[in-house]
Amino acid sequence: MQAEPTSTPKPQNATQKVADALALAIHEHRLMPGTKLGEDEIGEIYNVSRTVVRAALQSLAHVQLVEIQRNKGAFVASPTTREAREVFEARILLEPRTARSAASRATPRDIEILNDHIAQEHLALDAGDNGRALNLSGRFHIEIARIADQDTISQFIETLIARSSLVIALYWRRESALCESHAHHALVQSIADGDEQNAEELMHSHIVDLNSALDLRDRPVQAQNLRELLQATDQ
Amino acid sequence: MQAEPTSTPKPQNATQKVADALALAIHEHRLMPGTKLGEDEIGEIYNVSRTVVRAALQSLAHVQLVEIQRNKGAFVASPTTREAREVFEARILLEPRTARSAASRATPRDIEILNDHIAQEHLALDAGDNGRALNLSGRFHIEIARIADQDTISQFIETLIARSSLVIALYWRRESALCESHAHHALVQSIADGDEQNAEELMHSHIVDLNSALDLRDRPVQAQNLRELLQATDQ
DNA sequence: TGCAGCTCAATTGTATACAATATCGAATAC
DNA sequence: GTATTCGATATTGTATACAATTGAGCTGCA
Repeated sequence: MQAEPTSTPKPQNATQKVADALALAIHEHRLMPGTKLGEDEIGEIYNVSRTVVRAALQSLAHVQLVEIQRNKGAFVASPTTREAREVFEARILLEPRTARSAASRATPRDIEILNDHIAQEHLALDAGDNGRALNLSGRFHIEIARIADQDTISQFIETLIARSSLVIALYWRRESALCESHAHHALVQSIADGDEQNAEELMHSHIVDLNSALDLRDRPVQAQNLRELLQATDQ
Repeated sequence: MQAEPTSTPKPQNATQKVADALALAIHEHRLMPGTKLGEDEIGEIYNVSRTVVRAALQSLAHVQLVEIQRNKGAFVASPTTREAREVFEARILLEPRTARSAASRATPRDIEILNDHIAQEHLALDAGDNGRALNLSGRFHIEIARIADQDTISQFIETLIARSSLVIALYWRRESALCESHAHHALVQSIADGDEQNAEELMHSHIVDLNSALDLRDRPVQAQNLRELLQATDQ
C-alpha cells in the first residue's frame, strides 16, 4: 500500500473525485450557472491531466449539471425556465410515490439517519452557510429515495435534485424564506409512523411549496472565475 | 449530406457515432448482455482511437446499457431480475401519465408519425427481423414521450426503454408472442381521439402485459464475439 | 470612425505513448 | 494428477503530443 502526502493521490478513481468535487461546488452554489469550466484550468487545480477532467465533465454533462458545447467547452448548466418547470413536474410525479414507499419500509436506523440530516441542516443554517444547507436539503430527499429501495427511480431523483440546485441558484425568490427544515421534520415524522398516505401528501405539498418559491421568468446570467472557489476542496 | 467511402469519416462527432452504433447493436440484440467490449477491438472496427471509444462507452455506461468495471473493461449490461422489476415499475409510474399528456397535445402530424412507426414494425416482423422490430417498438414509446413534450421525463423514459431491451434479451419468455402491434395501434387510436383517460389506461395495461411476459427468475448468461456483428453498421 | 479580413494565441478534439493492473498459461512442488 | 506460484501478455488508466477550431485583436482601407 502506498501512502503519499499530497502527490500521487491516485490510489483509486481520479475521475470520480474530480466529478464529485465539481458537483459539490455546483450544489453549494460556489460555481454559478454559466461559469466556464476550462479543461486545463481544472486539471491544474486538481493535478490531473485533461483526460481525467474531460471524463469528469462528460459525466456531469450526462446528469445535466454542465453543458458541453462542441469546440467551445464546458459550462455550468443554466436551466431555462421551461427546464425548471419540467424538473419540478418530474419531481412531483416521482417523489411523493417514493416517500410513500419509504414510509412503508423505513427502519429505526433510517429514521435516525434522516433526523441526523435535519440536524446538520440546522447547523449549517445557523452557521450562515446557505450553500451547505441547500446541499444537505437536497441530500435529504435523496436519502428518502434510498430508503424506498428503488435504485432506478432513486437515480432519476438524484439527477432531479441536482438540477433543482441549479434552478434554485437561478430562480429563487429572495423574499421567500427557505424554511425547509419544518417540512422535512413533518415528513420524517410521518415516515417514522409508517403513515404512507400522509408521507405521500406531505412530500407532494413540500415540492409544490418549493416550486412556488421560484420566480420563473427569464433573466440574464453570467459567469465568474473559479480558481479559489475550487482550491478549498483540493486538499 | 456527406458520403465518404471508408476513410475520413470524422466530419462531426465521432464519439456519438460510435455510441449510437453500439447502442443500436445492443437494442437489436446483436450484442447480448455480458459481451465484453474491448476498447482496442471497437476502435479498430470503427477506425477511431481508444479515446473516442472510451468516451462512447462511458456515455453508454451512464444509461446503464454497458457496465464498466475498473481495470476490467466494459461489458454489455446484464440487468438482474431485481433491476428488471424496477425498470418496469418505473415505466408504469412514468409512461401512462406521459401517454395522457400526449393524448392532449398530439397533432395530426404526430399521429401520422406514430402510424408510420407501427407500419415499420409490421414490416420488420414480416421480414423476420425481430431485432429491428423490437428496436422500433421501443422507439414507439419514445416517440409518445416526445409528443408529450416533456424533455426531462422523456429522457428518463428513453433510458428505461433502453434497459428494457436488455431485460427482454435476458428474460423474455419464448412462448409468449410479441404482439405489441395491436396494443400500439389501440394506443394511437386513443391518442388520435384525444381520449386522455383511455390513453393512460391503455399504456398502463400495455406495460403490465409486457412485464408479465417476462420470466424473472435468475439464470446464467454469457458473452460472445462481436467483430462481424458490428462490422455491418460501420459503413 | 467603422468595418472587413487576417493572423495568432488559446482551447478543444483526437491520437499516441507510457504506466499500472489483470489475465492466462507454464513450470514447479506436492 | 492436482494445485500453486510466477512470469509473459494483453488490456485498461493516465498523461502527453499533435491537429483542428474558435475568437480576439490588429491592421488596413474605405
